Amino acid sequence: MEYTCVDTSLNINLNVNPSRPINDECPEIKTEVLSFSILNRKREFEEDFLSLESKLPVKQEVNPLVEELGRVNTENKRLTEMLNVVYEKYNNLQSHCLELTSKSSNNELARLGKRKAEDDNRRNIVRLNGHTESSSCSDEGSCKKLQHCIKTNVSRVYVRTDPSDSSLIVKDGYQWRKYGQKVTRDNPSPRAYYKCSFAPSCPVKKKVQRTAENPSVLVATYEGEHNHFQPFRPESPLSMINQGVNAGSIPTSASPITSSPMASLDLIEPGLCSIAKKSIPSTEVPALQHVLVDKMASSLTKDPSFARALTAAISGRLLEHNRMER
DNA sequence: CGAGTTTGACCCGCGC
DNA sequence: GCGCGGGTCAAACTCG
Repeated sequence: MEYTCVDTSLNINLNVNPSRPINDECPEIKTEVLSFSILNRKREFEEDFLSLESKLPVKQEVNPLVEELGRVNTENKRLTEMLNVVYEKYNNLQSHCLELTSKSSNNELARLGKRKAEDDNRRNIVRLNGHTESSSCSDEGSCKKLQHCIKTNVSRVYVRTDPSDSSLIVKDGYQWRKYGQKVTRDNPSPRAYYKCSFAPSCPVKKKVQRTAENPSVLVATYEGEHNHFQPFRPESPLSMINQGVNAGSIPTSASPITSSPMASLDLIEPGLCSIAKKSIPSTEVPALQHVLVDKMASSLTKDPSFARALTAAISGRLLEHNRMER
């Protein structure tokens, strides 16, 4: 999941022309950023500022404003640095998490290959969706499994739940119909089988099972791509991510494994199909972005320091803009 | 009464 | 060919 395109800087470039993208490098995010209600706030500030300006003598107001601007700029820098630090830490955490899930998926592949004796120990480079991933694909079974994953567009999502909650429900924004449940050999907890029931022709299926190692973690395996839009917007990433990749129909205590309220980790197993990132049914990726952006927006708008910094940036720009016009 | 869930039976692919 | 195990079907059941 690419978060790098989200500009964490608070040096907001307020365009007088709202149609101009805020972040040209990230077109899919820019519309969301606009929806942050920044534009609404900008308009409010413009109106407030202009009415204020017309009432007060300009000279009287300039000095304190300049001082305030300086102070706010300093704070702006400080906040930007803080954000950078937080963002860096988040990236480290995310890569660490991906490393761990990758290890566990390798173990699983090893288990899958158990049945078939190894003819040789050649190592292959598996190229998946443009990613080159060195994997010990020493047995054909594992390789076939991987290839199958690619063909059928399989992805996995891990969701933390209350261990006492016996339901196998993962909220992901889609509507599912359960059509079977089975206890499998390698796991004492039952596996539930779901079909997407939102569109009759939708081929997507999912399997949900608790992990043998940690019963509080649900593994949702998705197969296929939705041929319709996402019917419900999840309350948080992963319900899909939970609280819209992948629930649909019923409320649950299940919640995605996330490390912070603002940042949802990509818990799609990267090893099984490095594909992970790319094989999530494509309709779900934008959904994820929506959710992330909404979360970020609500967190930011509730943050008084962000509001202050935003005020400062906007008033600074407006001052500059008005000066230029004169 | 309709939609969704449960659960035993059945199907099918794979390994031996 | 046989047995095992995962996946699917469909009738019975539950719930709103």
